[in-house]
Order: sequence, then C-alpha cells, then structure tokens
Amino acid sequence: MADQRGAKRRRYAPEQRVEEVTAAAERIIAARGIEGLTHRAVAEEAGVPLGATTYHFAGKGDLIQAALRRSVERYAAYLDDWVAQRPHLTPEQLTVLLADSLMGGYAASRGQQVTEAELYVAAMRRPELRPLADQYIELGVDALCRYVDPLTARAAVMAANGLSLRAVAASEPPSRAEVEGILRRILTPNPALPDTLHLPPDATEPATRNQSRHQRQN
Amino acid sequence: MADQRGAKRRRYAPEQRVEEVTAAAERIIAARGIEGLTHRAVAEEAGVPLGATTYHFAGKGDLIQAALRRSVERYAAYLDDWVAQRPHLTPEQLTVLLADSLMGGYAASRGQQVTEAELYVAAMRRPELRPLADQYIELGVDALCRYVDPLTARAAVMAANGLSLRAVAASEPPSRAEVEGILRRILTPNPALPDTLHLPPDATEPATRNQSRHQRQN
Amino acid sequence: MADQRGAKRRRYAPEQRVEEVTAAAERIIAARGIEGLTHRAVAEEAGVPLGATTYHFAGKGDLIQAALRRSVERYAAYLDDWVAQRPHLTPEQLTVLLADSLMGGYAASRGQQVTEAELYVAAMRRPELRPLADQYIELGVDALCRYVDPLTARAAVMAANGLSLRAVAASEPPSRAEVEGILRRILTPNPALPDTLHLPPDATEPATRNQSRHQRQN
Amino acid sequence: MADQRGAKRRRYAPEQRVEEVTAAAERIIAARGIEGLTHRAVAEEAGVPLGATTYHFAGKGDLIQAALRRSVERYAAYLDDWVAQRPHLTPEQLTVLLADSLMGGYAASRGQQVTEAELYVAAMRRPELRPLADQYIELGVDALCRYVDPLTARAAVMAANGLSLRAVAASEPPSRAEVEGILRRILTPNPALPDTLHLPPDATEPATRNQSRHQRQN
DNA sequence: AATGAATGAGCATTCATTCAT
DNA sequence: TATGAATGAATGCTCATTCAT
Repeated sequence: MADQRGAKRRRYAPEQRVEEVTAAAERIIAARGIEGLTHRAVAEEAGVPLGATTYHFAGKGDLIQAALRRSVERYAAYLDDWVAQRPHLTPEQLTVLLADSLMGGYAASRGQQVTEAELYVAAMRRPELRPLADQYIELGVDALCRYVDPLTARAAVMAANGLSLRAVAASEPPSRAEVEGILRRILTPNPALPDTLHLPPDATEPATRNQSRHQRQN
Repeated sequence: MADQRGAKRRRYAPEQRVEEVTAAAERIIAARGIEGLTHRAVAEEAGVPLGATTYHFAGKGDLIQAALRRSVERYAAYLDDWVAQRPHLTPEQLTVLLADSLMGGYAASRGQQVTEAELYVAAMRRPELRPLADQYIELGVDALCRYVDPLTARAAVMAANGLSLRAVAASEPPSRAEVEGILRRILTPNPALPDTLHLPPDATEPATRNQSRHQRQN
Repeated sequence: MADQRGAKRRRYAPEQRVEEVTAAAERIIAARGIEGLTHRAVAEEAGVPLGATTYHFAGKGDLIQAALRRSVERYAAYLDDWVAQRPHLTPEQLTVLLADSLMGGYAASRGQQVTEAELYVAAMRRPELRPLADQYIELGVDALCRYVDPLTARAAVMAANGLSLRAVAASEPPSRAEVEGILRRILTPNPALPDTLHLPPDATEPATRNQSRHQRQN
Repeated sequence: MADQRGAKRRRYAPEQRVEEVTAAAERIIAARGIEGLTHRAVAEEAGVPLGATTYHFAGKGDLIQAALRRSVERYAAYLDDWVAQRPHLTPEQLTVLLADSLMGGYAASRGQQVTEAELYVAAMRRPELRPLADQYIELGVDALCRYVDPLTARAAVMAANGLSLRAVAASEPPSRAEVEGILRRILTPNPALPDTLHLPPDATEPATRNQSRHQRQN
C-alpha cells in the first residue's frame, strides 16, 4: 500500500476527478444499466475512493444526469463529425450508410444504443432527464435534415429509434436487409406526397427550442 | 384460531391468487417502473399477504416476467379487437386512426406505453424477457400487415415505437399533427418503390417464429 | 457458528423480540445517550441481528419512542409501588425519603435520571416525544399530591427535576444535605401562604388531561 | 491569483474569525441542537470557509465547548445586568419578575433555554463540559442570593431549571399562573423554618469554587 | 399449502477529520 | 497561515429471500 502513495496522491485535479467518475458512471450504465449504477460500482470502475463519487455529485441523480449528458455530448460530436464528412448524400446513399451505422452499432457501439434506451426509460420517472432525451432526438433530426425534408427526417429518426431499441431488446437484432428496407421505405421521396407543409412550423419540439445543443441544464 | 382455518382457506383458488398478484405487479410497473417493483409493494397493491408474492413465483424475475407477459397478452387482445372492428382501411384512414390511437395513449393508456418501454430496457439485461419484446413488436407488425405490405408495416411499427418512447420520455409529447405527418409519410404507398419483395422472406423474426402468440415461456 | 443454530432459531416470539430490542435501546440511551443510539448498537446490545431492529420498528424515531415509553412505564410502576408502600407521610418524612430516593439515584439508578434528561432534550426536537415528557412530569406530581397540596407538589417536582439534572450534569452531584435542605424548604407547609387556591384549576397540564397514565400514543 | 493574496489575507483578525465561528456554533445549537451541529453547518452559518472551523478548533468537541462557554458568558452578563438594575426586591416582587423572565423566555429567548438544556445533557457524556454546567447553576444561585437566603436561592434555581426544561420539552409550556405560584411557594419566607444555617458551608459546589467565572478551561 | 417473521447484504448519504497546497 | 478537496467509516434504511410454523 505504501508504494501506491504516488498514485493515490494525485490529488487536486478536481475536474479530472469529476471526469473520471462521470466516464465510469457512463460505462456502468452501458454495462449494467441505471439499475446497476451504485456509488460503489462507479468508484470501483473509476478507481477512485467511494467518497469521491459522493463528494463531487450532490446525489445519485446528479451522477446519472452527468453520465447521460456526457453520452449526449459524445453523440452530438459523433453526428457532427459524421455529417461533416458526408456533405451530400442522395436518399439511397443515406439509406445505405444509415443502415450501416445502425448495424455497426449492434456490435461495435452497442453501449451507445443501450445508454440511449436507458435514458429514455429513466426520463419517464426523472423529469430532469427529459431535456437530455429531447436533445438525443433533436440531434438526430437535425443531422438528417441536412439530407432530407424535416418530416422525412423525423420519420426516419423515430424509426431508427425503434430499430435501435429492437436491436438491444429483441432476441435477435434486425437483419441488415430489414433495416435497409425500412429506411429506404421512409427515406425515398414519395411523389404521392407534397414536399412542403409537411409539418406546421410550431409542431417541432417547442420544449427545447430555446436551448442550444450543448447547453448545461441543471 | 384453529377453527378459523376453514374460513381462511380456500378463499381463493390458487390461480386467482396468481392472477391478482400478476395484475398488481403490472400496475406497479406502470406506476413506478421495474425499479419500483418490490415484493412488499406488489403484496400491498394486490391485497394479498407478502408470502403470496414469493410463494407463487420463484423470484422477482419471474414476477416481472409474468407481469410483462400479461401486458403483452392484453396488448394482443386489444390489437385483435382493434383489427376485427376495422376490417378494411385505406392508408390514409390507417394513418389517422393510428395517430389517434397513439395520441390517446399519451393521456389515457400511458401505462401501456410505459410498460412497453420498461419491457424493452429490462430485456436488455434479462434475456428471458426478449421473447416478450419480440412479441410486442411482432403483434404490431401482424396487425398492420392487414392493411399494408409487410415492409411498410415494419417501418410504421418501428416509427410508432419511437414515437411512443418519445411520448413518455420527452419534455413534451409529439403533437398530433407531427404524429399524423410521420405516419402518413410512412404509410402512404410510394410509387417510386416496388410493392413486392420488400423483404427477403427469411428476414422476419426467426427467433420467435416457432412460438405461438400466448405460449408460456418459463 | 453451526452450533449456535439452536439459539438462532428461537424465532417466532415476536413480542419477546420487540421487548428485547426495546430494552436494549433503553440501555443504550442510558449508557450512551440518544446520540449514541444506532441500529447496530442496539442489535449488538440485544444480541439480535441488525435486521431485527429495523424490522420491528418503522424507523429510528419509533425505536427511540418505544424505549423512552418503556422508561416512563417503569417509572410509573416504580412510583405506584413507592406510594403504595408509604400511604401516609408527613412533610418532613417525605423530605427525607425523597432526598434519599434522589440520592440513591445518583448511584444506583443513574440510568433513570440520564434517560429522563435525554427524553426532555429529545422532546425539544421531536414533538412526538412531548406526551412522554408530560407524563414524566405528571407522574411525579400525582405521586406527591398524595402527601401535599398540588402547588407544593408541582414546586417539589420541578425542583427535583432540576436536582436530578444537576446530579447527572454537574461536576459533582449535590450533597445529601443540600438536597434535603432544598426539599424541606419546599415541602414544609408555609403558614404565610394560604393552603387553597394555590393554582387556578385549569392551569394544570391541559395537554395531558385526557390521557390515562399508561395509554399508548402513536 | 497570486496578486490577490494581499486582499484575501488579513480580512479578519484570527480572534474575530474564532468569534464568528463560535457565535455561529451557538446559533446552530439553539436551532438544531448539538446533534445538528456539523462543521459544514457552522461554516455556512458563519460565512467562513469550512477549513476555518477545523483550523481554529482541535475538534468538534472544542467547538461545542466554545459555543457553550459563550452561552454561559452571555447568561452571566445578562444576570449581572438584571441584578444591577434591581438592587432591592421583596420576595413577592422577585416572584413576579422571575416568573416574567421565565415566561418571556418561553417565547422570546427560547434559544437560551434550549441551549442550557443541550448543555446539561451534553455534560453527561462530556466531562469537560461539566464546569460549564456548574457555572450555569451557580450563576443563578449567586444572583438570587442577592435577594433571598442561599437555600431558598438554590431551591428556586432548581425549580426554575425544572420549569425551563418543561417549557421547552412539554406539550405546552406551564402557564404564567403556575410558574408564579411555584416560585411564590418557594420564595416566600417560611416562618416555620429557621433562616440561618440552612446549608453547611462546605456543601456548595466545591468543584467550581476555585474557578473564576469567565476563566478559560481547555 | 400458505404465511409473514426474520435475516443480512447492500444501498445512498453524511461527516469529522486529514493534509496537500 | 489558511483552505477546501479528499477520504472512508459509519449511519438509517430497503429488500429479496429464506424458512419455521
């Protein structure tokens, strides 16, 4: 124990500590769910003393909120990057790439999808998490609006959420063919429908209108 | 005391007891989530002795499973009825009625949507619940397949799931106009896409294919 | 541990269990104060598992209340007995015996005096304990009213309370001579004062008037 | 940051800091009891950094002691003033004024009575507080000795302590009529008792005899 | 078969105290 | 000298589960 002093004494980097704990909480949520998030589990995962998890956060709720916000922020950064690298996409290209992204998630970033699902369910009981849920949805819509009309974007995001949920909750994830089929069905322009007036302008997320994307909400 | 035995016994057939407890567990999940489901809460809600909740169910997991299965079964009955009363619907009619059903849920049967969301998230950690999640999805698809092609049905169900989740998790539920718009965007036949071979026949839910709808799984 | 089974399995004597725990809580309060009363300390003192202290009492407050009520009840029984054995006493005899009783308490039943003091201070923050404090006072007054007029009785009880407090809180307990002197000063009839109308009849403890001595209050 | 040092330093003379903290601790004890006294609560109440409460006092016990000593000192000053303004009082006048003072306390300076009670109970477990308890008692006796013989003074102080305790701990404070009646019963000279040699001279508080009133004891 | 008393591991949280800065 | 970040033991309490009755 004496030889660990050097490691233990790495004190006085408060923001780093908070960051470590938040990241650990995020991993715990992805791995065991909010139900499995305990101060002890977070402390162990982060490699910090138990007290560190209660000292830096007022309560368990704050810890959950911080972890989920981190997740939203990473998702925002991921989408920004994704969109920036694909400035122009036809609906068919978008279909294929989106399906690929969703399918990739089934294996690689399952944690992201799990965390998103946990967020939605947690937000049902914890109103303070609802703005984060709003952001998760709005981020996806904003991204898709770069390629398709707003209504189609919303339809695609809702379906992508449903697919994501199914991917993590069902006995087997949907096949690539199904995902692609569903997304193509939604994203392909429909000549039978008018392009405009899809949505009344005030029908889109009034609750989060006055919040910038990464704004702290506490 | 001994002479009261006769009165105390046989008050309930065992199956009725199980039914009461299961129903109480379902209500608890809708009201407080799986997180809030405890043996004591269920016993109190059901008006049965504490022991009844542990005697008839092997553990908390079984109780959760039974409650969620009951929810699936009620959903199945609801859909059967809904479909039976509406033998023929145009896509536009389906759009309006489906939107109405979803919107009604935001107020009236919020419990159903909440329970469904709880099921999906619980199924992430409890593999034994996944067949129930499968069923929830498949029930919706089967119902919509009466009116539209299978791919469109799947697309609509995925979007409806996303909308449902948003309804219970977001700061504000989606407006009727938005819900209708999204569903119309998906359900309206798209002349630009072929009607047939939307999906390869083997891509649909292989995991639950050999399970009848109401089959017990334990 | 295996050989303790016999002892451990002495289950299903619920009232005895409650009694054991209550008695242990009383001893803890006398020995370490309410501040030192913890579920773990009580469990250890009673020789019962930790869960027994939280199972039989809704919360720490209830445990404290039960312990202090027990103390009041024992005090009531002690006074009943004391009075029954001394049907007639002159003021001088009462002075001597009361002083003896108080002095004896300084050594023998210090716990009683300590507990009484704990009760008074706890009642300042916990209104549910105030009826117990009322009873403690009223019991003493009722007992002394057998020998002297009500006002003298109240004066003597107030002074006895002060002496008792001093006995447990001061550097040194008051001497027997002082205690006797003070009590004699109060108990000896004062020819300069009228015997009657000492108190308006409604001025005496209206809060506890309608409570019998041992009544449960919860 | 370095250049702000000059501004930050010397904001307070150390003694003023100690004074602020002590005063805050006193207020906390009156408001929440010793049980509710924590370093953080005191620091917040005093408007000083948390470290100030641990830097200037060796431990929580010292902080409590300092706060209670402050209370004793204020009580001493109050009594000095009270006595100085009332050089001569008949027993009847003393009765009325003392009753008034006690009754006033039930509403106005309840904090004083609460603090005194906290002190007595704390002194049971913390021997270092006993001299303070001694002083509290002795101050009252000394004051009353200006007007009545020492034994009567002691009797009245003991009764006043009992009344004070009852005022803060019982369901209802004693009525003014009762307080006056009790004090009159005690303070009125009793022709049936000799005036002198009420107490042997060595029976009075030997433990604190050699301590001046305001002496530091640490 | 049915009950609920009993258990103890585990939980979130508080807090006096330490000590690097 | 003065601060407040950091620690971890300890607290009240919950609860799934066991099992004597």
